[in-house]
Amino acid sequence: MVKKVSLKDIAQKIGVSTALVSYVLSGNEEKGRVGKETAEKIRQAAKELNYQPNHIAKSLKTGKTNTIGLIVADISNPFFASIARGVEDESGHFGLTTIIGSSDESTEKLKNLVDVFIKRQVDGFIISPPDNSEETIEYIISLGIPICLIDRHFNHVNSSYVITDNKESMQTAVSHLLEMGYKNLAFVAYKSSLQHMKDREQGFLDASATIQSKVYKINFNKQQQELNKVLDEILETQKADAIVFATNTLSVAGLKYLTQKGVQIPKDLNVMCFDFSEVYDFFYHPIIHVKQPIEQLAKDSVVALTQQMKDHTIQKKVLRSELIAKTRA
Amino acid sequence: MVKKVSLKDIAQKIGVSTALVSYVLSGNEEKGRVGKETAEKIRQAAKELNYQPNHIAKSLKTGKTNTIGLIVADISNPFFASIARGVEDESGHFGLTTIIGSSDESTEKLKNLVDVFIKRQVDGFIISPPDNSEETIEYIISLGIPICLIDRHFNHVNSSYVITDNKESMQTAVSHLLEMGYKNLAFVAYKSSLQHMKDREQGFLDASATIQSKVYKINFNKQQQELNKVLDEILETQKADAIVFATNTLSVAGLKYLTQKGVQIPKDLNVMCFDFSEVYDFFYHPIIHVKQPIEQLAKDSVVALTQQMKDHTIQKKVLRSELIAKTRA
DNA sequence: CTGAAAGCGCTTACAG
DNA sequence: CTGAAAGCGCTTACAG
Repeated sequence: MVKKVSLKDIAQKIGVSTALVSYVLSGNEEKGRVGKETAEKIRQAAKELNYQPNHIAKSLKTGKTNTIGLIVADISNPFFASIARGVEDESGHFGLTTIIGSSDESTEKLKNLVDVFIKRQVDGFIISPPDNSEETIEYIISLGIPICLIDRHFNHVNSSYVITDNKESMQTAVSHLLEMGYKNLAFVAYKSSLQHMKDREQGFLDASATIQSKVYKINFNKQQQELNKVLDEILETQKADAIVFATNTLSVAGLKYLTQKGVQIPKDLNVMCFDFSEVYDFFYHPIIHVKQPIEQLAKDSVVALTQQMKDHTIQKKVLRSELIAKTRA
Repeated sequence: MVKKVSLKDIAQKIGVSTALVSYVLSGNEEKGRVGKETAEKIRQAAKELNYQPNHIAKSLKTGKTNTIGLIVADISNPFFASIARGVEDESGHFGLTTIIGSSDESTEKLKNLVDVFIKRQVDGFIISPPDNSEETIEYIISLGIPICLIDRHFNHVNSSYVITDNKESMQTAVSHLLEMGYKNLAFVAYKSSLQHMKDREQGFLDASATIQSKVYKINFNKQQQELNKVLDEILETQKADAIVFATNTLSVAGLKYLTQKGVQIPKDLNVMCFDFSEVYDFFYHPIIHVKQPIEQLAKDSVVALTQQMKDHTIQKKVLRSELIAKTRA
């Protein structure tokens, strides 16, 4: 390993103190009131020696790492991958580096990741929390570490968050189905204490009050089997004329199972999905879906977090989703 | 911000030196030959005060950050998102944290990310390099920083890498098309100096030598327009009976355009794609494709890198891909 | 078995 | 305008 050049090396080379070098190179020249030519010599030497400041040392001294921890359910899921990309880009603008972890919707894993990230002294967290993780979120808050929840939140936890208008967008979407003439709806969601899930359910219930409808909730852990069972029931017992899926994972998995069973959409039954997926583009019929502004969610959560890092403001932001229900071009 | 508890705090609390505390808490108890009950008292106090070691301080002292930098083209692309997930999981087993960056296939962005990561003192890099980035890769090597390329490499750069058998798998895939009876093939790839791209092309050429065929290469930067133009040409001028796509991005974008144009697969024309995509599951006909072992690529690159971090061994590993050409169940 | 001390590479009051 | 020095929170040879 090539020896790294330090402040001291360049200080020695031109015979000044490390303090001067630090002032000049960190852009606090005025503060140190350094002479113009000295400053120039320092910059010159830094360039010659290819000086790269040691971030670690700086962090230890200042207590800031300029690093944020992002924890999502699964970084390989396109929805969260997009969020990660948005957070990465936006945080770069603030000179922040992002470290990412996947909780797999497990409170246990979340807790471990949080501990690891805290040991690494992250300046703040952006988290899409799994079910039943209030305690861990509150633990972070109790430590005084800035945090912004994204996509999901808990009503009774006082933290910053950036989410979409889950209840309203679901109402709009379901109302659209009613306008189209559907009269017997099934709603497929997860069992969850997370507010976004409750809100989507409430939106469904509100909009479908005047017609026949049924709500199915499955366990995330056994979703494949339970989803299939629920869909069979919807097809055979309830005989619904349209299914509303509450999340992107359920949407894609549900579509796949229906296709496998030979169900024709929308002839036999229509569907309403949540979140965009690239697979819709390849489906034989346009898929009605609620499109959340992922980029904006990511961007705004970084903005909210950096704001909180500065002045401890708690921001709660709700973005609007869009209903995509047009015929394919 | 709640005051963090340090080694010193717990040393003071029970009246021993920080050295002892350090030995006990970092598991080097034997090395410090610490007394059993002292050790117990220390552990007790650490728990009571909820002591979280400061990783930054440790890093400064030891020169190791236990952090690796992963740079891919685009973390929101499912292919790279899967790699990221694999790297994240595997590096966790080694106590390493991963920071991720997206180069967008730009050498300039790669260079910036590398500089940022070096300032953060990453212990090593895993990089899927963009075209013409040899210099940056060699710069990292010249600094003595361990690096493992993934998915792509340069033949004349002596670094560790983990890739798949690009030439062989392409040969196998194209041979399969010949066996199926196709006689006029088009190959769609990027203009690139990257070895994996050359290898895939060579594989195509070798296997299609006995029949009619044509190679099309497009610029990554203007891929949407150029791809469409090339596909039009293939349909109208070459009148190929099958198209071979060289990458996952080209495969999905190509399929989309063909579908849009009303081309029926495989009736009008068949396709052979590279890499799996979830969209295939929703296509009206099974898609023949080469499936790379993404999980294994990710895993092996972390193993190669950690090995190199220990003993400076350079490992070059080639994994086998699988041809998926079965009828849908 | 235990403690005092140096040092990792920075920043930043403080003193001249 | 410039330098000496303390200190961030650890680790680790060294001395007892």
